[in-house]
Amino acid sequence: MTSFKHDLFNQFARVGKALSNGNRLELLEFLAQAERSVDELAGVSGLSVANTSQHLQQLRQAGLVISRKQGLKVYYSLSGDDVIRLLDDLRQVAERHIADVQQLLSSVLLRKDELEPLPREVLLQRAKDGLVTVLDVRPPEEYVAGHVAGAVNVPLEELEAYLSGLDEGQEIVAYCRGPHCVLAFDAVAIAREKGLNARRLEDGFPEWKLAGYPVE
Amino acid sequence: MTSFKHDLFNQFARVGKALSNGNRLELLEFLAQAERSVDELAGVSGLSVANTSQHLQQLRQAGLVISRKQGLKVYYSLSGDDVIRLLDDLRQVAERHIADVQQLLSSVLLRKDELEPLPREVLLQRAKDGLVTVLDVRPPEEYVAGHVAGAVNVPLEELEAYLSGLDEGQEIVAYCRGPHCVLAFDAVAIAREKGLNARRLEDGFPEWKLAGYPVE
DNA sequence: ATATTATTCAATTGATTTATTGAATAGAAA
DNA sequence: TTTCTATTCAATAAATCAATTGAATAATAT
Repeated sequence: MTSFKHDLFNQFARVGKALSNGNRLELLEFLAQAERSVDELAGVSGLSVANTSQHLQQLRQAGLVISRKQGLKVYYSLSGDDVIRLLDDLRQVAERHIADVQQLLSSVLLRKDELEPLPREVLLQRAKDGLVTVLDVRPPEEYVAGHVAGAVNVPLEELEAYLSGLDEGQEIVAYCRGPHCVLAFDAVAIAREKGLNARRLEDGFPEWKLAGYPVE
Repeated sequence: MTSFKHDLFNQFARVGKALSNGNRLELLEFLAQAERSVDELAGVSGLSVANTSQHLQQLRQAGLVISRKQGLKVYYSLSGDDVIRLLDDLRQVAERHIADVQQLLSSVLLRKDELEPLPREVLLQRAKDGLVTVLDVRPPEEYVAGHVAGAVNVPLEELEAYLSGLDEGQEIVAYCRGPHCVLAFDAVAIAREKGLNARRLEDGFPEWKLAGYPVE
């Protein structure tokens, strides 16, 4: 009938199509942390450069990422914060309504961290009062591109050494790329083995930033 | 490397895949208005029953819809309000970052309604003061399943007759299924031709309900 | 029981997607 | 210029998807 409606839904479907592949979603998660070049993205995702480039172009055509050329390299980044929100809602829907996802999460993550994660607002308050050490356990490049205000960058390799220098009573909150990023789970596990009071932030840096909370 | 991350992203991609087809997005928009049976959905979407059924099953596997059987019929509905939010974000991203979408919208819709649409909060206030007549121009089945509190159901066919009974000074606000639903645009155009003070609500019933505003 | 109705299943066709490979481009350095 | 590097383009094979058709199922009515 009305071809306008038809055309419009097909346009919206382009965005859905861009989100229909796990590798592309992983690329988007990396881009939610920081702007990156094609070969960096190929490196962290484990895809070939040509393949990465093609996926990025699909993401660009769907309006999810933008690119700029600087010297030899082409740098990609998310086209806006609305993309972070979209990805977050996608995760939430999958998490709440797909049984396989619930099973996957509970078998891998909940086992590691039986404690409730810490809500953002609570962390904000406690950080204000100086009661808590906030650990960013992502790679340094991502930390440099932006992090929770006051957080210390301690990748997992350096965590044991770092923890040795802390008081026993010190409260620790760890975060990384997103709500299901395993690095933060692992960090909490390591800290608890040392007898420290450690918890995990409910989600990662992109969500923190999206909520308008203080960043550096 | 970590197959957990890989598996998880592939699960999330199932949701994206479900959103990667225009017909499925249209079905979701209908379901955001009201629960419907397979043949109703086939009727409004123009797809064959078998095809509709298959698309619905893909949506169900992706966790976007649920179904219940009553007598002969199987009724489908959205699996939660988070799906409305997801669809809204998808629309927003497409609208903001894809040039083709902007062109499509401005060539078809903005031409029809040069006035700014009315924000939800403003309508809520004016409706409280009894200053405005709110028109729901969707089909009666959708109106019956839920509508903005105080709205009158006037499908386009009955609009002219309805408007004749109104005072000239009466302010009118029309809405339908969503921010790009043409019914509301058409209703505003017809009312203005009659010399009435008519505007369009910024989006449709699902978004109104999602925002927690009063419904009936 | 038999017939009717709504929905789903199964099989088919043509179109689209993914990952791989090797070649082509475009900018920077030698 | 020539050489090198980062990225993109083009061509391919295997896998997946969309729509159609006709048959199968399950709940109701006759």
